[in-house]
Amino acid sequence: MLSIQFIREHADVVRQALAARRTEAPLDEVLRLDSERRRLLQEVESLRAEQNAAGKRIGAAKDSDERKRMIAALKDVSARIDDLEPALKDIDDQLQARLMEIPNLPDPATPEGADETGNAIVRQSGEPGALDFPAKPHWELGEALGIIDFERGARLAGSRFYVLRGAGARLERALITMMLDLHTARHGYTELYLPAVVKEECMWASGQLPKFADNLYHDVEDDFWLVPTAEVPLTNIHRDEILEGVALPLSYVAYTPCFRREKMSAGRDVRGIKRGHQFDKVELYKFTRPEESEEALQQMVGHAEAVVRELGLTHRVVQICTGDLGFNAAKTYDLEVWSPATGEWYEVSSVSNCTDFQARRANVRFRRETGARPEFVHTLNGSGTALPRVVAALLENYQRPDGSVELPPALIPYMGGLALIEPDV
RNA sequence: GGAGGGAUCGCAUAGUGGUCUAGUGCGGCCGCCUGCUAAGCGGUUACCUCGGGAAACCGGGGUCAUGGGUUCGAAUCCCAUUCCCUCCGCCA
Repeated sequence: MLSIQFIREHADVVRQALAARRTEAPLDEVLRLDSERRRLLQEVESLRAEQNAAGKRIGAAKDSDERKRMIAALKDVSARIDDLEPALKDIDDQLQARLMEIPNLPDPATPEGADETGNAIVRQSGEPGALDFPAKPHWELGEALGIIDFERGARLAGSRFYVLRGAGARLERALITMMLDLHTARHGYTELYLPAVVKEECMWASGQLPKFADNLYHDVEDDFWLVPTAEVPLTNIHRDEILEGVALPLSYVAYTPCFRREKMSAGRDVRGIKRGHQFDKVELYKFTRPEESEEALQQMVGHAEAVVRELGLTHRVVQICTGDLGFNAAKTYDLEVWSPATGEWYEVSSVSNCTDFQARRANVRFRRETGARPEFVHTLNGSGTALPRVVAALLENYQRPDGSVELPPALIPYMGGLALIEPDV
């Protein structure tokens, strides 16, 4: 969420930034509610000051007649407070609700654009090309090899679910372990094991609610919300804390399953494992000082790239434009890998600097030094990486004419020495 | 699932309706003293918000897990919720 003080003092800047996002935000209503709130607040607070001062005199008074007279006189003040308070609370609730609907402001370096066609290719490694023979898509390869079973996935949980079997299941596990090892050993992240369900307030703090309620699975009975990404629990892990400046930056990596209803994407990417209701992801997350977040963002993109480089996949980094930016982000880079079978770039990671937007919602602050005023940290998140599209890209890029699939050297130790996936007879 | 106990200023505790502007100890910070120590002495010690001010700061309001209620007035009384602990039951 944005600071109300900032909106109040820089309404034009905010208006312009939100226009760049192609977002309708209730800015005028926020400004109106804010001034109304402050007017009411001052009235209520001066009444309370009166009440407090008189209450103190009553406490000190001994004579009971005098006392009774003072109490009677104060009832009028109390009544007026009782009258105004509900109105103040109502205005305040409305203001908070509107503020929670306003997205983050784009970083000035974010390119201007209306939609994904405005995104900018930052760099590319390898050339997107075809194989020497007709390439099969991963869903055909996976089924033929007996490592991806869509039919039984649907039997268990419906469409957009699948079962991994044998080397396929092992590949999933190998990738998770390889990524966690890479980020902990080489990039300095601390590994966390997290709950895959969270309370509603976590969804608000990380910016999933109220905008993306449609995309979330929610258990009504216990009010559990299934995480659509580990970003949610990670954002909340230091909620309401004041961190020590010397402890920053904090770098976390966590593997979790992710659950998404994909209501908005009905009919899109229905074949294969590109878009499922449940998928695995290794998530990178940082809490930094404000002045360090840009550098951290660049590093994190590099950390995600290291994964696909290890796997030998042709990839590119794309900077997201203002119109395509996510709700929480000020600046985002996507990492995409090439699929020779479908002629598409698969998005396997999205790395964002959320500046103080989530920190304000989750109330995560830090002190530069003892005695200093707390300031909001900056938060950054990035996939490092999402699994299914990496699996798809591996199968499609390393397939051989006979339908078997080679494994890149970096994965072989994690596959128990297996270097080639062949049909399981 | 059942029974009970608890949540107070970094930590530990005191506080059962008005002098609580929440006390004390420890820790932290600042200073002083001492040519002996992890010694002694004094001071200080949170956060949010509104208003004023260029600022240092000043004034108001709020926060004793959270949200309601009773009352002129709530850390204190009542209700609900959350979390923690103990015991019983069940169980990977």
